[in-house]
Amino acid sequence: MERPTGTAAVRARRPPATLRRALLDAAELEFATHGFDAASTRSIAERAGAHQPQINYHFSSKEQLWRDAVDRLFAELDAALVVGLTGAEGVPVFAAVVERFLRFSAVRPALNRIINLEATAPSPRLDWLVETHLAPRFDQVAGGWIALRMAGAGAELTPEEVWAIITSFGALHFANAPMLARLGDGHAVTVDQQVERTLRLLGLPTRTGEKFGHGD
Amino acid sequence: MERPTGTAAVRARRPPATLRRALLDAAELEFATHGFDAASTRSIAERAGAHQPQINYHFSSKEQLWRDAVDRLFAELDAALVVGLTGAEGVPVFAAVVERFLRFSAVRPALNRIINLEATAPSPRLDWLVETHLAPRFDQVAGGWIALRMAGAGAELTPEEVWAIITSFGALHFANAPMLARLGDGHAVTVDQQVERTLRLLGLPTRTGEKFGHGD
DNA sequence: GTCTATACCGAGATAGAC
DNA sequence: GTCTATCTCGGTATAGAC
Repeated sequence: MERPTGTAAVRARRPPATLRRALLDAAELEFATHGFDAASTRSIAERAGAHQPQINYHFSSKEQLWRDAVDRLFAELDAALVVGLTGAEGVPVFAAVVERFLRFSAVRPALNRIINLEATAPSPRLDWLVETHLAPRFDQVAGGWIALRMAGAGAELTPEEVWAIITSFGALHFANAPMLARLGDGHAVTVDQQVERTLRLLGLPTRTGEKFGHGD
Repeated sequence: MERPTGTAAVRARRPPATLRRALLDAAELEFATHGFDAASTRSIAERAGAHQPQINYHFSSKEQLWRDAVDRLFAELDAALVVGLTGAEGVPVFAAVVERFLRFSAVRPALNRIINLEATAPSPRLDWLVETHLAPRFDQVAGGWIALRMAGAGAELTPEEVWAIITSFGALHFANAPMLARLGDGHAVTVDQQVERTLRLLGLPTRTGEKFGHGD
């Protein structure tokens, strides 16, 4: 059989769940580089090897596609953060979570790009983003930091300052890579360096008694 | 004369230079909240009390309008930075420049918003922005910081880290105000607090022997 | 310089054959 | 489920009267 015959064989080229994933991949990239309004469903579909109306078939609307892409990003972030940390607490865990977040941000810059592209203008999307994803995570970080401070660790920073250092200073470095690359070679640092910088600003130990290391 | 008569009088309602300024004001706001592509010249003209084709008359294109708005923002930033600092040098001057930049960013959040909305995607606009405005200013900051460090002042930070702290940590706070407001009241800090935070991260004295204070 | 009218294009969503 | 064709809307830019 040189090639399968009939329409069923053609359809079988791509299992049903795969197009949905390919569309989410493409949407993540387009939304992260151009923002919601400037991204076009035509480009997204084309990038996924599909036609534009298929987006409205697999997702109800452009807005829904955006939300599904964001949901998937945060789900994968959570998966990356939680591995092997169940039950553990204290300074090394906090530092490990920060490090993992930065490593995830380096590999998937779309996360922080999408957040930042929505951050300047009030919109239903921003409301949803903060309520659904950002606020709960800030509460977790704040709680962890307060506990850590009560144990005498960390620099003299408020939870809001810690949040700003992790997200704006730490992770935004990867989101803004296109701009920083044009600013000069000095801005191109490794992920390890960026982790070290961020933990240093937080007053947390870097690589001392690292129990929750990464895979490199 | 209760009111002037004739079309000349109607035209005189608005001196020629004023519409240009109104269009730049509106453009600054729209570009800063929605980004270049998502902003519409119709909304900009409407906000300025004009009609859409007048933009193409006073500026050659949407792109030129954007560049003129950005140029004006940086010109006004420079004016705000330079007052009373001619010839002076050293730590207090560096700290004063940082403080003035943050105060300007609080009053004109459009500056950092526009920069950040362009930072994620390669584009001719990003190239122009970095070459024309960002790179020269980074060089100035880097030079000032190196001199400051050689004099034994400041925290142990590279020029790139200093740039990131000032722009991403310090100024982005005001650019991302819509998001932070939704994240909780704790993120709403005064400009003075934000100045203090940023200078503290840089290891610079805050308000000690302040020779180049602001008007408050 | 400013207006109305419009050309031209690309957007998201939908209809209906297959 | 996927395709083509198309609807409707909004975008920037331009033409030409005043």
